[in-house]
Amino acid sequence: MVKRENSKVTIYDVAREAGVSKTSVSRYLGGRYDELSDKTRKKIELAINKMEYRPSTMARGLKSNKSYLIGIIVADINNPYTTAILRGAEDICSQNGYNLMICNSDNNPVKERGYFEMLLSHRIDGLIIHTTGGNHDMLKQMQDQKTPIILLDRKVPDLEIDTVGLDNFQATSQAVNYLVNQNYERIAFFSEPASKVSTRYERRLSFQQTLLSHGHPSSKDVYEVNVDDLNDVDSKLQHFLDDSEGKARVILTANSVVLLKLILLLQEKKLSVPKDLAMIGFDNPEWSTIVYSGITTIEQPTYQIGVAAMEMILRRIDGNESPAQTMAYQAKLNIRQTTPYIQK
Amino acid sequence: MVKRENSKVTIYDVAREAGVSKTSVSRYLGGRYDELSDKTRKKIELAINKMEYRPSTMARGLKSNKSYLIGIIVADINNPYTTAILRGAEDICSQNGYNLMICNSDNNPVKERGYFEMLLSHRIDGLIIHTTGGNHDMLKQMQDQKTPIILLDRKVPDLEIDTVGLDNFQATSQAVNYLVNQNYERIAFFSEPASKVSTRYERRLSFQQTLLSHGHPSSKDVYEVNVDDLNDVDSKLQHFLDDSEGKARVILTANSVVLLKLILLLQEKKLSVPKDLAMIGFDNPEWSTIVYSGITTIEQPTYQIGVAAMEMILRRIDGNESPAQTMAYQAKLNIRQTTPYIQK
DNA sequence: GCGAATTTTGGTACCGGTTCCATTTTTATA
DNA sequence: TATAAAAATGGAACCGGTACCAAAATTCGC
Repeated sequence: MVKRENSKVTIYDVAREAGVSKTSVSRYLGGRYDELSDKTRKKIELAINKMEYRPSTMARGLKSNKSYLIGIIVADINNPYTTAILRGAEDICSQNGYNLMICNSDNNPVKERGYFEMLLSHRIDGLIIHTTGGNHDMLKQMQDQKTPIILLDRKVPDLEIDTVGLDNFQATSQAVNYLVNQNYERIAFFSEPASKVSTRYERRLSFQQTLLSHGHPSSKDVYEVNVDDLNDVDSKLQHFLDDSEGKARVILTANSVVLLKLILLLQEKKLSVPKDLAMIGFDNPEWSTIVYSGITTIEQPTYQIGVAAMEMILRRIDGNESPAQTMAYQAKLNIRQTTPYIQK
Repeated sequence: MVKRENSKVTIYDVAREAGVSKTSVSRYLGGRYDELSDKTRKKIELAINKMEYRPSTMARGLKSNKSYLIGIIVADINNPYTTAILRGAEDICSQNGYNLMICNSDNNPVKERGYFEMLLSHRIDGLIIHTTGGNHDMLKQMQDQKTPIILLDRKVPDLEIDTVGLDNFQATSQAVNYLVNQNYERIAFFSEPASKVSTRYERRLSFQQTLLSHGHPSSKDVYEVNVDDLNDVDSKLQHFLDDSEGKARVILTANSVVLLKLILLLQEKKLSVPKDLAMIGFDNPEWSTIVYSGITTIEQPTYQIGVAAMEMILRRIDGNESPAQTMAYQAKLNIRQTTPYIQK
């Protein structure tokens, strides 16, 4: 471990160069120009530019008890949903002088816990989290420390926390109503296991309720699949295919990851969409426009959700103490080629 | 701006609770147990657990001049290439007690510059950058401050910096050789504007050189398109289509973004792939397996590249001062359905 | 031109850790 | 048991900023 020479300029160096005290430099940095004579201000400005000085966020944060860091833990950075959210969040974040620490839990509560610890150590000013649902105690701990938290997409029980996400009931029932009107006789819902993920649970529940309200027979056609095990997905898919043989049928997927796996399997089985089976999916990945000449999707305003989450946490950091609120965005149904109208 | 009560536990609180000095607690935190009696160690351990104490990375870094932060500036977080790299980098990063600050420049030098400033302020211990090529001076400045830098994928001229990426010459010539052997008469290369991006330039150059070495007539079939302007892409595509009418032809795209746009246009034009036109593309997005029953791709070991970049920067942070080196990974050609053999 | 009010400036403590060094306590040796 | 060596411990300075308060310099009114 070689000792690395430290060539970084400090506030003291600048003060010396400008021939003033470091208090004055600090005033300059804080933009408190009314406490500075023009002459002093110019001298400092010159010194800073000459020395390419940049104040250390660490040192600054120590005294002021702020890190200017906002943490975001996402469940799956490979998911286009996630990256769209990140863009929205980041734009607002840097516009306001904060910086984003992005963490990817991979839907793994153990990894998530590690990031919690880490972000706590960094004394982040706020946390946005797309939670696995497995670290309830950590959320509580962070809340006890008065660090604002925003839940993204997935709710947690028992804690009063702001939530930003999709209106899953509206989104799902809109889609199901559409499918019923298109005269599908069998409508299946394929999702990853709901376990502790509220979104999946809400979508499934709404799926069943909407079908029941129509007196439709499919409210039992619900499948939970493990997307990391293609055999599992295959057997569930085959079950539905056998069970609905000869009927006008459609699969609704709870996210684009499930959609992708199902399409992969359908192609292996040489089944054609929408002839043998219709498809519709939550999320609107870029490829949904080019597969099967366009897949019908339920699109979330992802960028806007990221923006809203960040705006909300900034308000909290700024001292807003109103009761926890929930923002539910409306989905947009993109009707494309994979859900044609069925003649009775 | 409401004053937020600070309920965070400090080293002093722990020391008081344990009835020892904060020096001893610091020894405990640093794992220097041989300087501590068993009794003291136990008392501290107890106090830390009881109070849920977490040392502040900021405070720690101030004295030790380390932030335990590694910055990574990526050009496009929506690109699957990017997220795969991020996963590799992150895994190694957190295994080594460092944390990653992910920044998305959106291929915009102005945004990139802002992130440079920010990361410099945070006193990051190292930087991995997929650069737009527009902030040469900032790279220089960071280098002057002895902050290790690794270039990802894209090189910059005149600076001695470690580089990790694909062997673009091997990758491109492998693909071109394959296409020539498949008997394509016209082979077009579609890329975003090379400008300051070395990767694009190298792929184009290698494309032309390989064709010339075969005496193939297509070395002029090079198109630069602006992917944010679909009309531009359309006109270039149409030009190639008209120009190669009736010939066995194929398009090689320099990345998956270009590939996606072209497919979109081909579907609008009702052209079928590979019958009317064959396709092959750099990168291997998840959807490449399901479009046209599988698109032939040139796959990079993305995860491995992310791992290698992070490992290299950790070595640099650790004091390795050997001359700047370049790591070029081999690509893998995934032969699928969109590049059939052409009978002469 | 002088005292008071105002503006400008700098000294110093502090934030939460680490590190150096001196002091105290324990252990080993004679 | 006394003494030296080793182990354990704590006090204080320091890292690079900010903030409070007192001192110095300037401006103002008469």
